[in-house]
Amino acid sequence: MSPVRVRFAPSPTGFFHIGSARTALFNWLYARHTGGVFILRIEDTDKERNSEQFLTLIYESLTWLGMNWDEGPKYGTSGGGAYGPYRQSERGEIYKDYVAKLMAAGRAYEKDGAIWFKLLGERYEVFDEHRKKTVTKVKVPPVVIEDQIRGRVERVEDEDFVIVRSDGNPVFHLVNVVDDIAMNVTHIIRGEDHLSNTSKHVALYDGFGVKPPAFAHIPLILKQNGPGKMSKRDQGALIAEYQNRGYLPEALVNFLCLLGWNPGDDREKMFIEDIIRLYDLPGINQSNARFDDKKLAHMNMLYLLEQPADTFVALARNFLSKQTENVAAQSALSADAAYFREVMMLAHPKVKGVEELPAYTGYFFIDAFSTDAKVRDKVMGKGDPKARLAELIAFVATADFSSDLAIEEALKALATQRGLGFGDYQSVARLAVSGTNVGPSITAMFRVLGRERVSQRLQKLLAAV
RNA sequence: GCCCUCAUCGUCUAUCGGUUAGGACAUGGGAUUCUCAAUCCUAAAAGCGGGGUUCGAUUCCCCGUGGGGGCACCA
Repeated sequence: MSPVRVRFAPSPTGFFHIGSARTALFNWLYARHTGGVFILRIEDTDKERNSEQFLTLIYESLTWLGMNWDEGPKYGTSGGGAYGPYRQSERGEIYKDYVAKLMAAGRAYEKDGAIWFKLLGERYEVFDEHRKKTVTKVKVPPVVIEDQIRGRVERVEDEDFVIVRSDGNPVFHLVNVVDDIAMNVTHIIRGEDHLSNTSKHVALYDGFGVKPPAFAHIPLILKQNGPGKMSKRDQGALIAEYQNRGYLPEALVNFLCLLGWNPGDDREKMFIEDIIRLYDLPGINQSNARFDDKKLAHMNMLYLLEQPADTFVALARNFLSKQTENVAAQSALSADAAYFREVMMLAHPKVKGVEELPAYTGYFFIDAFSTDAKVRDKVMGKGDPKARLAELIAFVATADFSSDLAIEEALKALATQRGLGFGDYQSVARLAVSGTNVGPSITAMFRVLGRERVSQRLQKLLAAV
């Protein structure tokens, strides 16, 4: 049994998206599971639509997600290999050689300036109603595809097809097959959208006299809203977007694994080592999966929650540093490091993602924070907020701010003394210092903000009513 | 239109002929709590329809329906 060699073969014609990432992942997992080789091949034969920017994005995204490639273009520690070059734009001579082989074998011919692949069999003409033209068909037996996921699939490929365009550029089907042969690819794991193309590919393998590799067509990811498969234009489709939003790559990878694969039991959040160990082609589903951003967000929260404090602080700082338009975020970055850390520690167990941080912690870093009008009306319209504020101001002036517990006990004592509940002070104090009704515990907020700031904010609110 | 493919809660899925059809996200309720989350408990929620095969079908087969994909000198 020769070692497994799989490849991910994207085209740099657009932003790297969820669907591509999952295809890459399923290949990468299979290589890692079998101890095989993961190849990155760049299919950049479409000169019109390619761009270096999108190419770089492929490298960056794969690297960010932790999918290192053993062979392919050099990038960081990934790449290299003896089957290069790994960009199709640099493999022109190889394609010429293979086309020459086909010509020599009588399996290709020239027509209208293009080169066509020749199917073997009796020829006849028929009018194609759909395409509104007469086409030449060939009587051939069905092509049989033994798919690792779908089982046996038969398809009739009964028309010659172009393999080199009249402008001299080889088409996808040709280069794809040639490269897979030349690179010794053993398993082709790709989206189900290629299943219909596979009969062409098998015909080409036959033309080259090469036994086709194993095929595994994975289900597609459907867009969350509306019909059809997910494309790079859809909401939430771009990998770079999750990176910018501060998602954890491990969470995204874990989520992506579960879209079309599962370990066979109820486990969902799993270490990548366990996924690699349990992952296999027969475990992949046959039906398409709909993307669910809520579930992704939940997965991200699970991962975020277990990050060590230092890591969370670093993640927070990294995310905030990219929010150049956000005043609170910028102010947070220039704040005292110890203070910054304390604030982030309060936020860590409460947020689903670091992207919530600017809104969740803004008032810790700027005094001109906005106040939620609805919350203000509700809080200020209940009981006697003016009296509570005055009492809080007096309380803050002398209270022991050394610990959350000290503040809590003192505040509770004050409430008891006035015959009121903790909540009567909590809501109005929260409004004064944060402008909202959500956030960390009021005692922790007091302690971290400090006596001065708390006092100022309480007085400001009192003056405003 | 032709070809291929798929089909379990709203969504992701478990079940490899016999289960009270399980879990997760989302949703409702409750507990906890200084708010909000988190957490725990709980509720509601599914085998597309019709034929077979079988003692017995969600599971196997066929038809239909519905979804998805493909039918280029794009990849």
